[in-house]
Amino acid sequence: MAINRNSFSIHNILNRGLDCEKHCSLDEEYAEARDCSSSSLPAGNAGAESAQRRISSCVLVLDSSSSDQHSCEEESTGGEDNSLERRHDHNMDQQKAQSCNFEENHSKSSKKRSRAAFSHAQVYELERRFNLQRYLSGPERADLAGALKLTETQVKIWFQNRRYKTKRRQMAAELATTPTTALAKRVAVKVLVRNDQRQYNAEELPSPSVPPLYQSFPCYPYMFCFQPWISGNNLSGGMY
DNA sequence: TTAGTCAAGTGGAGCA
DNA sequence: TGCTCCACTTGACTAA
Repeated sequence: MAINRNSFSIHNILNRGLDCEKHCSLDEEYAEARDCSSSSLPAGNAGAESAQRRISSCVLVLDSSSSDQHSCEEESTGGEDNSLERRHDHNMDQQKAQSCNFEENHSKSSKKRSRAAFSHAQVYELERRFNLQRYLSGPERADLAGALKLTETQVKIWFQNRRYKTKRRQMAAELATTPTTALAKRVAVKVLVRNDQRQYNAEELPSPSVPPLYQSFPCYPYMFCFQPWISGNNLSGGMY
């Protein structure tokens, strides 16, 4: 199967007369990333990985006269099914729908919440920018939003979500590399019985302070069901 | 059907 | 008071 290597143009996708400088360079970078999909984004960056996956698997064929025209082509590795194409169709439809009237769409009280799927080029540029700087100033955000035909809010939320995603993955990675023994806490416990002799009278023992429910089960909310303070079963003895 | 992803929603905190 | 941040959660969507 012949592989269409037409260079991709965000200018064409967005179909707007935008700042040519930015977009020309973006075109080149995007095409470059598409061709050598392994080096432009950092490893371990899942969002970048997914963006890269999309970039590497999809070649957009657009021309300014008919922005609807597009197709996805197989990479040399092959095996691309129609799902990406379908997704891209969806993306393009949403792109058209949301172009420049995001606020308007939002103000309408639609019951179904819409989730805009950003285009490959938009994600690529957002990722590229994120790799340069994790926080954007107001003017920088406005610039980027304008260049990508997104709203400032969308760019802001994207960076917010991206930072949180990075943090989550970082924490998960640390957790995976940390031995479980290192996670165990040492807790000081009063010795109640030593050599078969009680160390405290019943009166000396302070009544156990009962922490708030939420704090009692920060990790296992389903344990609320047990209600040991009511049932008086073995579980209650074990709890306090 | 289910698990994973992702844009957007929510709510509290900090700051000018 | 309004803005932005973080730390989630929600709901739409997709792939396995």
